[in-house]
Amino acid sequence: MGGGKTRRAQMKAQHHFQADTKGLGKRARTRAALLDGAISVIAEKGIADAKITDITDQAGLANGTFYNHFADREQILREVAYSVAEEVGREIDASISALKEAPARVVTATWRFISLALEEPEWGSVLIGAVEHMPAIRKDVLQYLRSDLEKGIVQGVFDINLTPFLLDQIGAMVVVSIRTQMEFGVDPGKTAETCENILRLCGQTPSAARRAVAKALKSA
Amino acid sequence: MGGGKTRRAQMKAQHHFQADTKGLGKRARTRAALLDGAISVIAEKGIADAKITDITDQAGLANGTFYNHFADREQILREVAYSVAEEVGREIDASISALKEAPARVVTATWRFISLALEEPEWGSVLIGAVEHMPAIRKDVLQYLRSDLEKGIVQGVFDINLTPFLLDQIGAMVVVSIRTQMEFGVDPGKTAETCENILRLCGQTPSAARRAVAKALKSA
DNA sequence: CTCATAAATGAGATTTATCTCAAATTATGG
DNA sequence: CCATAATTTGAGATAAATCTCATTTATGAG
Repeated sequence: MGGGKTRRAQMKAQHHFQADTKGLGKRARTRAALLDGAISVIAEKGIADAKITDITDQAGLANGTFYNHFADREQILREVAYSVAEEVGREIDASISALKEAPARVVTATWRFISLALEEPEWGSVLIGAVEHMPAIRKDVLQYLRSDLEKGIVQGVFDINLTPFLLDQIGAMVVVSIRTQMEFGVDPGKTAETCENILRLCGQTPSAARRAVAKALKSA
Repeated sequence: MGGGKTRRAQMKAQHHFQADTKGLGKRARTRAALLDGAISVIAEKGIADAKITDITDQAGLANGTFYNHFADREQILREVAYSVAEEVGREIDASISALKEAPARVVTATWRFISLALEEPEWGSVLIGAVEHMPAIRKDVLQYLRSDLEKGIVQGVFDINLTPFLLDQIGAMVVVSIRTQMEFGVDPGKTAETCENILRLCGQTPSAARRAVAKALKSA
């Protein structure tokens, strides 16, 4: 677990935006510092309690500087959330692109999503906050699931009524899983149980679900 | 829609506390008015946005009066939440006390819970707010489920690992169901789907889950 | 009816944010 | 190295909201 991959990920989380501004002008660098500050404040206090002064303090800037770069509190929170969601989406896509069977794709994607959120608490808080407070982002984040569930229907392994409602119910289970592990400690057993539960929701038997999760983990 | 049952329920919701203060003194009546005001403000704006001035306005009292009865904002929100949770618990107990089979009990209890929350939006908002912001109350509300899930294990119809984690995941699905229906309109199909999904989580096949829900509804 | 007690009142002290803006600072191109 | 533009700064205006408290009003026992 403690390989180079993890360390690289952590560094990215701590300077997610600043890392991409090596050659750019001052404006871009200050902006990136604010975005990074926002991530780390959200990680510490949650989206609802992230104050603008907290963000500028964290970035080592004056309060007024914030308003040179963002119209208001909402805007920076949205930008942070979208950016993290996109990054996570890319990482998940990469880790399932080779998989053909729907259950394996769903399990691997879910596992990766939960792991990313937990390995980098800064991302976890942002994702949870975004999914709870920003319906538009929730829809985006759940989009990755939709196509795989459809695949499962076509492959004849999922017996579901594929609606936004079902996606929301699955999303809520994933959020509970992340939040619980953030509060009480990381527990891969809970991540596995979450994956099994999703497959159960999709109509698979307990034993089929268990087998699918075990198999997906072995090939990862 | 305008049947006797609905109207009676609405009246109770609008004067949940004041109804029990016919003979009591002024102090008790003012207190009850504040609690009722709190319920209706929560219904309108959510627990997080329920301001003390909103509550006293709603109750037709002065701002300062609030502090003759409650130490702070937290206290009144807790009392309202506990009271509504207890009332709902009693109603659910009554509606499943005659049922012996675990799936029927789980489905009926869940159905009743969602229906109560939707028929009386004031209760729904309080319950959702409480379950989200008050872990202690969430535990209480989910307690009704625990014993029925245990029953299902004993009866050999549920294949689960009965932990607080599983209860939270089920609870999250119920919350999504209530919230979705509060936002987009009541839809019994969604309530039924929620019940089926809970049974699927418990290890039942899609068809068994569907049959159990249909059967529980017929006998209700 | 009278008086002592209980309760209600609402103005304002306090706190905590967001957001504005004139002045100071820093960067840039000629 | 200067002039100008871009950026940063932080004090304070503005805007809620909570909570306090001296005062007013209502209640009810004798």
